[in-house]
Amino acid sequence: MASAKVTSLQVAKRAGVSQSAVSRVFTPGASVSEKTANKVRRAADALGYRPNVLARAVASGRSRIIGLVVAYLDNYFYPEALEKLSTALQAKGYHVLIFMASLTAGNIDDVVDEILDYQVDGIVFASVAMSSSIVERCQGAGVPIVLLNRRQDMSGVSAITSDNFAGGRKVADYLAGLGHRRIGYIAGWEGASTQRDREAGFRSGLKAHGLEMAARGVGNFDTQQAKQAARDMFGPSAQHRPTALFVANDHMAISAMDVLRGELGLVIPHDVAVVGYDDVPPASWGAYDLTTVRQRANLMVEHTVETLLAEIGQPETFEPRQIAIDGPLVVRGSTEENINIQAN
Amino acid sequence: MASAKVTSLQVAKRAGVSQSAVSRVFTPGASVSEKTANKVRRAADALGYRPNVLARAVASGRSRIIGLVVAYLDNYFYPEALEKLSTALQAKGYHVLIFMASLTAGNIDDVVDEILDYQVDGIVFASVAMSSSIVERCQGAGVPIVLLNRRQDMSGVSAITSDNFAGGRKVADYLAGLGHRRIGYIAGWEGASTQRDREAGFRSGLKAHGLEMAARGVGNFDTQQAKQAARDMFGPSAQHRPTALFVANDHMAISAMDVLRGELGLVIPHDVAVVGYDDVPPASWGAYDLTTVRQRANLMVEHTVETLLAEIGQPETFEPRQIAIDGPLVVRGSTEENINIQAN
DNA sequence: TAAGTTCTTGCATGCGCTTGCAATCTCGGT
DNA sequence: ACCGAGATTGCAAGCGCATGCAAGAACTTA
Repeated sequence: MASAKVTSLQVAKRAGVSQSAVSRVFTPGASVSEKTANKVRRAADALGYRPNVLARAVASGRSRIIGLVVAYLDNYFYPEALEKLSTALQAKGYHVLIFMASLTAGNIDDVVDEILDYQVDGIVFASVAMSSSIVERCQGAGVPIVLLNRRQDMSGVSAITSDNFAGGRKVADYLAGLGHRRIGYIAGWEGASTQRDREAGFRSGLKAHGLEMAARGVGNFDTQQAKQAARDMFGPSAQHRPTALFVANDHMAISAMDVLRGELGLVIPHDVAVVGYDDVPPASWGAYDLTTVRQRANLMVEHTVETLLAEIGQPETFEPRQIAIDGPLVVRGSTEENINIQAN
Repeated sequence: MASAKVTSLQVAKRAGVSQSAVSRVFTPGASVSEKTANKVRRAADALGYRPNVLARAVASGRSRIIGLVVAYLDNYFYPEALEKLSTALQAKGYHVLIFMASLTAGNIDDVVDEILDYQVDGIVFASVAMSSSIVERCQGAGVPIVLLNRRQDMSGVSAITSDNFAGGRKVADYLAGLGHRRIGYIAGWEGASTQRDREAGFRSGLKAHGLEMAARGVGNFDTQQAKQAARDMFGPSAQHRPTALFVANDHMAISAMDVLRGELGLVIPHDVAVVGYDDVPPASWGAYDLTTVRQRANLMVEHTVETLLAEIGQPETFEPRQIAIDGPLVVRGSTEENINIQAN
């Protein structure tokens, strides 16, 4: 069996070849004969040798590490995305170094510096407010970046999102189609493109049906604020309550439902229909059974990985991509009765 | 501003000192005079120099990377733990390299090899089935490991868990105290120490009240199986339904509640009281309002970090720690009416 | 079989940084 | 003004691996 720290030199000695031969055996695409490759592999197995990824990285300039910056994990879309991202990259021989941007009270810029210190081959920003200085810094260092679930009107930056505009529109179409005329909206944080696009699509859809937003609250993607917005919109002092409510993401929608039912005694969907966005797992749980627009995490992650690796592979010819992935409206019991008959 | 790849040598030249001086300036605790430190820092700032962590790692043998192996992220306890872990380590100058063990159809052993390739300074295994070969490998490589939320009867391995035995006991005490005599249990996966300890504590608590488990189902920490277990235990063909149900974790408890209310028309807590374990965020959501035993993720993570860093710092004198952190029973509406009056 | 190709292989150097060692400095005490 | 201890600094040798280059081996082709 192996013990600590076997180097390529030791393997080389045992196999009776040069150290570079060993290196080549472990470098895909390098020129080695079957014969020496076998000798080397045998020796390597016997000694329990494995190449030191870090040494390889400093020598070659490629670390096979991808930095992931994520602001928070409490929207369950992100753990899911993280899991898929990590798995997908693992399959390609890359690994994910995590950086939380949340509690770094300071700016994200510091986090980016830390990432760059690790000589990462690329960075995925999941739902992070970018600044042009960040982009510059990364481009200066020659490190490709991809935004996940965030769009940025910025030159040369790839961004993978769901098609939030189309999604918002679908919600409007759907609710209007059900006959609702007074439809309210609880917005997310204005700084997020997801919020802006969803609302824009929603408004556009309403307009197409000759409607306008009947009420608007702001939740900033925060459950407490979403609850307050729901109280304001549907509480005793509210006039002309909407008959339907679209909330900018599922987590806020769920909070709103708790208020509507638990505090205000409204019956969903009889008194008010509720639609969310994301299709996080709890949306399908029996007690919420929330109609929502699905974000196809799988697809989004696949495109993210593919885009990033494409740029890593061909930095010169790479053209930044802005991909918006369409997701279906998933109709459940929060908007129509007797929809979800089978146990799920 | 800076451009690509500034090395310590360039900084040295500009500052008029040797390269090693530059290195020392960026090495805490090294011997440098204020004067040269200033010169160097000035030059470094001017050039936008930052030490290359990877080169530093191969030269020094310490990477400041911690590997995290996690089996799945769909129990929301883990994203929370991950977030806190990453933040805590970031504060100590370490960073987290993630490895998903789930879809690696093969054994975890392969994942461990991959981790060790990165010369990590330590590994956290979150809820992963360990094998002695893994432990040997890591110890052979001199890499400290800590188990998070998993206990292993194994020599020399530190493990941080919540006090699952005490937690299970609390549930029994509490339900018995409410007057329940017929109490059912839906178990998690037997391979997990969390499941075994919770059940053992629960049984011990029941016994102390002269009770026995009235029914037992197996959910294996899977929501579908938990639902089926609930159907079997409370469905039409069940006899002598329990009046209270303890479920090995919150996610299964929530699924069970969906079955009890949605499919079987039972009223919680009137017809049956339900208790979970973990206190994941959804447990406190209005529609579930689940009584549960809190896992103090903060504390668990703090101890994990401290233990790991202690072993990294003092490998020789380090004594493995097995820490079980007590968590409170959080009483909510799934076991008592009118408990949760205030809006939360 | 000799010349011409294409493969293999070892050598040597370098990636950017750390660190033991010895030379040099700094300063207090006298 | 002089000596010695401790602080500072540069030198040089790595850390483990990748890779350009030129020499040698193996294989074609006529």
